[in-house]
Amino acid sequence: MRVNYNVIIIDDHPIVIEGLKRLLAEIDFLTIKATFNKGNSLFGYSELSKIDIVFLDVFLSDNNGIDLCLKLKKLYPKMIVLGISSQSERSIVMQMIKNGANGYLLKSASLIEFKDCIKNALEGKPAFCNEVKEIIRKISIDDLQAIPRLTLREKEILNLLKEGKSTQEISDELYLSYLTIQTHRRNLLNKFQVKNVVELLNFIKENGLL
Amino acid sequence: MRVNYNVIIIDDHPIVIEGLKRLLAEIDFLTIKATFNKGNSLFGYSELSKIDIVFLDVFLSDNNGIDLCLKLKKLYPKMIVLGISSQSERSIVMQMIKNGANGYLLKSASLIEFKDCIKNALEGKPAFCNEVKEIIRKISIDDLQAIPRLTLREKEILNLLKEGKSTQEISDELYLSYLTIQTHRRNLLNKFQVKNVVELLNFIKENGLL
DNA sequence: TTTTTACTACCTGAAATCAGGTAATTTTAA
DNA sequence: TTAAAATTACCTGATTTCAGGTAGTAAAAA
Repeated sequence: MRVNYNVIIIDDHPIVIEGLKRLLAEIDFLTIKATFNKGNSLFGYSELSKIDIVFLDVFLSDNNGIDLCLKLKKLYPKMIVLGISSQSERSIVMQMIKNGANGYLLKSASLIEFKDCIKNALEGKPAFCNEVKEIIRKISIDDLQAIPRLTLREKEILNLLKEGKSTQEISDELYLSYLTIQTHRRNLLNKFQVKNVVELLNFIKENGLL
Repeated sequence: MRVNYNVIIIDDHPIVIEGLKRLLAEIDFLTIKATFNKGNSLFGYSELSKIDIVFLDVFLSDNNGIDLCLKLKKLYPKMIVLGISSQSERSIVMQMIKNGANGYLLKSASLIEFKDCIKNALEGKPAFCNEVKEIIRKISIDDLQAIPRLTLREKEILNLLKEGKSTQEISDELYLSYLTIQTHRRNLLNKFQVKNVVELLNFIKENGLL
């Protein structure tokens, strides 16, 4: 086993970061190099290449943990990424696994589970808390199939649709043609195979996209 | 100021309890007497009468923090109860205040906000993090123009609209005329002065109706 | 008992969304 | 340097929603 592991934590709840710090302080060959409240601030971090383990909250205000996981794994395939969230949406867990996450922990997991998972992760084993293990067991192969990904513009438009904005309002706000927004709306509905905006927003929410 | 304050924490996320412990450890006249993962386990706790401050998660698996707050305040009116949650549902904040909570903190609040709130609470002042303060401000504005209430049928239809159902689907499901559902939809939009279903659902959600 | 409200239902017309197609330009990835 | 993906934009037409009105019946409140 290595002498020392460098850790970073990304979570938009400062109090959760504190909790993890306290927990990780008990393990003496771990060093917390940095913590982040926002996903995007990660890419301004120069020491990223030296990091061995990432605790990554899946629901972030600015960026979603699922995309972030994929990016990190592409940049540094050996990096251990552990997903964290308070809810246990099936598809989110599966997407994280698909994107290369080494483990997934729920905030409702006991401290013992947390410690076990961290131990497993360090040994290169998959690290899932009990409730997540149960979720994985129930999943069929189909679930790994294609949840479409959102483009930047689509995310932008979705955020406005979420507020109840109309096509006209969105086109005014983004300085784009009314017809362009229509196209984006249609693409979104097509992409997710839904018939209207409410269904679209429900799907987005359930799958933690955006 | 008193020499020592006894604290308990109730939260179903062990990692959050750890975080609070770490935070409170910095304040030397606070003693954490106990922590609980479930709301109900509180009533088997014999030292409850000696507790000065309670950190109370509002979303608990077995019992909701809103009712718990009321019970605690009835038993021990001088007890300082601080609500904690990760989401900021307007109506929940309002209900907590109504039930006597001395403050409300979001898990997304910064550590500085946490510390300030704890300090305020100890001095007997109200203790709200910034985001919650904003919510409270909006509530007092909205309270001026009374929030319309929903009829049974409207609630039924809203639940279907929430699922993304169309007028046709709703009329099929409720065995009512297409035109009747149209009328209900129109009444709902009129009632809440919104322009489309997404805005309607947002309003309903923000105000904890339904 | 009268009045109000809730619920049902229809008509009309305007506005917005949804659905299909095409297509040029820019950006990104292989 | 291609190829693919993303972004922008237009056209047409069907469908749905939104907005105004009216109106009968049943239930609840004054």
